[in-house]
Amino acid sequence: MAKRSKPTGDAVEILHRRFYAGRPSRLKKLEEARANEEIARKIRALRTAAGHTQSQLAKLIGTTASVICRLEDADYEGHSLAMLRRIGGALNQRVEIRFVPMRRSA
Amino acid sequence: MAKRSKPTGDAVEILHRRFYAGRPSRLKKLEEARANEEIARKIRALRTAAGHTQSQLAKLIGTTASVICRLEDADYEGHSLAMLRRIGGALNQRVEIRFVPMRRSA
DNA sequence: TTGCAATTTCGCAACTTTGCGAATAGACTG
DNA sequence: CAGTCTATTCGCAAAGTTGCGAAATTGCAA
Repeated sequence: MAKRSKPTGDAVEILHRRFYAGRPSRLKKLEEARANEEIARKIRALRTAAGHTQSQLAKLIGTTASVICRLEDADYEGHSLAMLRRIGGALNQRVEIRFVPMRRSA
Repeated sequence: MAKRSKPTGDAVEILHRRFYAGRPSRLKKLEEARANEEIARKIRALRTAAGHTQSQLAKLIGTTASVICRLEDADYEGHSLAMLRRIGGALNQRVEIRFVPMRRSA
């Protein structure tokens, strides 16, 4: 999402401090939500870059458009490796998984 | 597994040619098997690097040792993003997902 | 060998993701 | 406006993953 000018940016920062700072469980949920949103975006980007509609991609991996739509929904929380691989396979992409260390403090 | 000396290496190559060359579905399964094996190894590496037993890690993520054992089994095919994230979370690692293009031909 | 902790295997219940059709909504064109 | 293509939402059944305890096995040290 785009960076905003100063006033709004500050408000966001203030809200962040108020609701998340020092609250690991909230932070964890936030991160998860971001990760899911990112996966949704990646799927859609891959599909549109390949020039397919949801129905076309669905057919390629042997399912229906509503399933693809669900996967591209930013609020969907049920992403699975199996599905990512099926999509990757149809679009000639390998799914790479990495564990990357997080800095501990904050 | 360890590299072997020439004769066996050639045999492996011959077998590869005989059973996989030009057979996409077999190749796909092979790749999947390798990917699963790799995830299993990564989980185990992460756990041992952190100095935990299977039971200890299990407790950290709220499950049992037999579940961890299953995940570290190279033949296990059911890896999920959800579980990888739980493990990563307990061991201070973020799970990164990337689609990386495959070369099409051979 | 014995003892003990760690790992592995098995079976099944509980939960989660997928399959899929039908209905709805949005965008664009003629 | 009607017609068409695309995307989205809903509900439920099918398939897949996780939970978990008990029993069997492995590995190591006394």
